[in-house]
Amino acid sequence: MTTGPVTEERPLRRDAARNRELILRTAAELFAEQGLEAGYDEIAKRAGIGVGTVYRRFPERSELVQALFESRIEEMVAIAEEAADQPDPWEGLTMFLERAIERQVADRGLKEVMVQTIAEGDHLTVGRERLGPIIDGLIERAQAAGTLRPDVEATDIGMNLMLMSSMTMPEQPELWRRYLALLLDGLRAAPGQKPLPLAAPADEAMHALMCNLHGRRA
Amino acid sequence: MTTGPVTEERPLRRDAARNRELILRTAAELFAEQGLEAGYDEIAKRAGIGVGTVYRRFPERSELVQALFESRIEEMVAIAEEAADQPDPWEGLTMFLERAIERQVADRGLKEVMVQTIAEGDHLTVGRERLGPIIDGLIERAQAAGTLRPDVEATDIGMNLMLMSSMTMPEQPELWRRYLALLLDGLRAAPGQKPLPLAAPADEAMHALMCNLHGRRA
Amino acid sequence: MTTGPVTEERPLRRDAARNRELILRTAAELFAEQGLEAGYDEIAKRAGIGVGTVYRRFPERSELVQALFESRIEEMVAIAEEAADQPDPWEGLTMFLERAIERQVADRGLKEVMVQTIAEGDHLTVGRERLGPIIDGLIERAQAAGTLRPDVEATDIGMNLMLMSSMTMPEQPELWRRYLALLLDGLRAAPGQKPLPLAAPADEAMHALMCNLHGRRA
Amino acid sequence: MTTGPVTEERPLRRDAARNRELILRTAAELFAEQGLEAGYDEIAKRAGIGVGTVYRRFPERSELVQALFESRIEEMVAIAEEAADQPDPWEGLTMFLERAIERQVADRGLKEVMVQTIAEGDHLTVGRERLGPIIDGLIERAQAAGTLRPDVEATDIGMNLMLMSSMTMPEQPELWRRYLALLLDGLRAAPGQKPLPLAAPADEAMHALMCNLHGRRA
DNA sequence: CATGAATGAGGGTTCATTCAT
DNA sequence: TATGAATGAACCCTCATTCAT
Repeated sequence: MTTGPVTEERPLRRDAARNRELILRTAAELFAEQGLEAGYDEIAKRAGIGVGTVYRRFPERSELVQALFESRIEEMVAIAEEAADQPDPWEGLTMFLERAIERQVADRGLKEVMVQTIAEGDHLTVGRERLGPIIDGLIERAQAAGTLRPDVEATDIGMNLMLMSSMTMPEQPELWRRYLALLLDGLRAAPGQKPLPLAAPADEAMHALMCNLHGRRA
Repeated sequence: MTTGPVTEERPLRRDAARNRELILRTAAELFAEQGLEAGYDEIAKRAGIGVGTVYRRFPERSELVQALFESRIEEMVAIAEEAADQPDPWEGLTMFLERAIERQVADRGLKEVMVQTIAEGDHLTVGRERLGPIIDGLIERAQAAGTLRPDVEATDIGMNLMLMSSMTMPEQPELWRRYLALLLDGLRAAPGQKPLPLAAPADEAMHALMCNLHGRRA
Repeated sequence: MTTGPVTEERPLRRDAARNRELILRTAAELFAEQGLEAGYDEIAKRAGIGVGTVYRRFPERSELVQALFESRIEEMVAIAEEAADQPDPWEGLTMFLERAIERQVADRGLKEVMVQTIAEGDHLTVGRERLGPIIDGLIERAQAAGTLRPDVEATDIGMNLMLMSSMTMPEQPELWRRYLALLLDGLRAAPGQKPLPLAAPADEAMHALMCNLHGRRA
Repeated sequence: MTTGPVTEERPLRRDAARNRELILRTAAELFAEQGLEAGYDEIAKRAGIGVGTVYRRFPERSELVQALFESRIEEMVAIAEEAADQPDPWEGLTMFLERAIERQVADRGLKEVMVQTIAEGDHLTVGRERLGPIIDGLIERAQAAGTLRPDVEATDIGMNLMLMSSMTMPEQPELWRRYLALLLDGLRAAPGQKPLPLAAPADEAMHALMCNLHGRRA
């Protein structure tokens, strides 16, 4: 698996490409442990290369993040697509949440990347543009089948996905499954259910929340 | 009102005590705005005293946090007690969650303080010891009435309380109400419900999670 | 000799003041050898203190430069005043140039400081405002006496002062005296002299030249 | 015109030679604008070749400088020769200074190249050996005619040439003419003139001075 | 031989914590 | 005891030079 489509002119030299991959792998590892704020110096040290190399390849941190994101988002998209292929709509929604949370729980970096993806309006729309419609499909199908509450929207799923991904800890790494079960029971359509209060947040409105969620400053 | 029982031998000198209160008030204010990571330097500056004084009084940040907690937990306890006085058990549980979330949403510091409180196993039992039993009571009453799922425990409520408190943003500050509604529907006992998977986390197990939740480093 | 008037509110604490002086002395020494671009790290190392201390005291390099300048400019002003007190006008002008060059030759930092002083329009006008009039006086007196060419202006003196200050080298540290003699013969009024071509540069026009002179980039 | 005699064994391969010329042309251009400190990286980029190539061809910056000098010194020599052909000795000296300064003022690189040329005692004798005698001739002729001070030597002319070449700025690019006029009046023999103090610097002694002049570090 | 990627020392700056006054 | 100055590790980033391709 090469890491995302290279949109540049000509392919990198062999050694540069090797280092690029090395940096990505190392950063992914580090980000998984420490989040996206890991320093370039540490990435370089762990990769066994010079800092300059990291800066040369990814002058802006966001480029590194995006490069990682591009390879990871594909996985998420694939998961969503597989979920959409499930014969049973509820099963599909459930499977998507489970698998997506599994990934995010295993990788703190990924979780933050997804947050940014949703958050930053500019160039990371890929996530929204590709993932969004699939999730919409999952929702509509389940609502049409009468198993999902009719007033749930894609952003509701996104927000709860993020939340659930935070429900983990070394001692009980799977704890989130307990709360996902609770959430799913809440999401399931039931007779006599009152509609949810307030409107679902707009895509755009999730930025601040996601930032808040991880205590970002500026 | 002095802020909590001083466990030291002899009482502080008058001016020291004054400074202690001043620091607490200032830190509370700052933490409400910026979270618990606000620098001692800024606390000191805003309080109009030297940094050294803050360090002398609270050599460990956790002590400051704890001291703040001690004054704030009272409010939470009061809320819980009022909730326990509600004639309807479900109403009581609902009210507790609503009011508690309202407080935490309004005060980023408080939310993180609660997180730490639950998190740090050692000396912050105050919260658990006083709040825990009341929440237990709320739960038991609602379970006895058959409105709350039978396998929900106090820590589940705590964890979800924390989560919900994160569901806010400047644009839709009350958004959490939408997700609280979802959660409550999930918490409500229903015929044919499957029991929740996995065990509820132990009090002690919540530390790492809460740390994770806000992306703390060390 | 305290280092210039402290324009701040209250005096520095004793230890801070000691360090301030230490930094100034060290920086002066270093600047004398290496010019104004010596790094804060090196100043700190040589002074035997932490870098942070240097940054605390002089967050902007220009403040450090100015602080050094303030104590040195006094010396230059004093030199000019003493020169102005000489009974013989030509003697006065000569003495000023000699002494000023002596100082600048001995201290590469001072030379660059003078350059900046002349160059930067903003807060280092002290030099121009205090030194300029005295030099004007020296010139006018010598022109009135008929010994100095009538079309020489203060900026001409400044520019040549700078030039002469560059005429030094370890092997013949006093070489500048040879070229000052040449310059003085050129400056002396003589019968049948043609007026100097072009206008003397304006104070403001000297900036770029001074920058050029020491190869500054931006 | 190949650029100077290649002291190596066998001639460069055709493409290597082409690159060599390309580098020289590019460096000359860049040095004219920015001085001799322009980075190899920028030379390479502007020339459209790799940095490595520049380093291979000119492992030492001084070699590049020397190579450039070799092509430029011819022009200076030509100027000097033309000056020596002037019927009037004083006119000749004047013309040499004017033309030489004009060149150096127009090309920051050339000025610094000349500085280094004079400065580096070892292998850049070309300049001295060819230019030196011509200047000696200019001087002797003018001294014989009684128009030039008898104690001026070639190095004095060189030093002042350098100085004058620094007297320029975007706003008044020709300002040096004002100071050259001053210098010439100083150089002119006059009755009752005192001899210049100190000895003229030896060729070898000019190194440090020239370095100083442009604030070089190592 | 040409390339440009890799290197890593070096300079700049901040800030949590300690310590002299 | 209160102060805020001092500390220095840690991070950021650049760029002159080397070296693998």
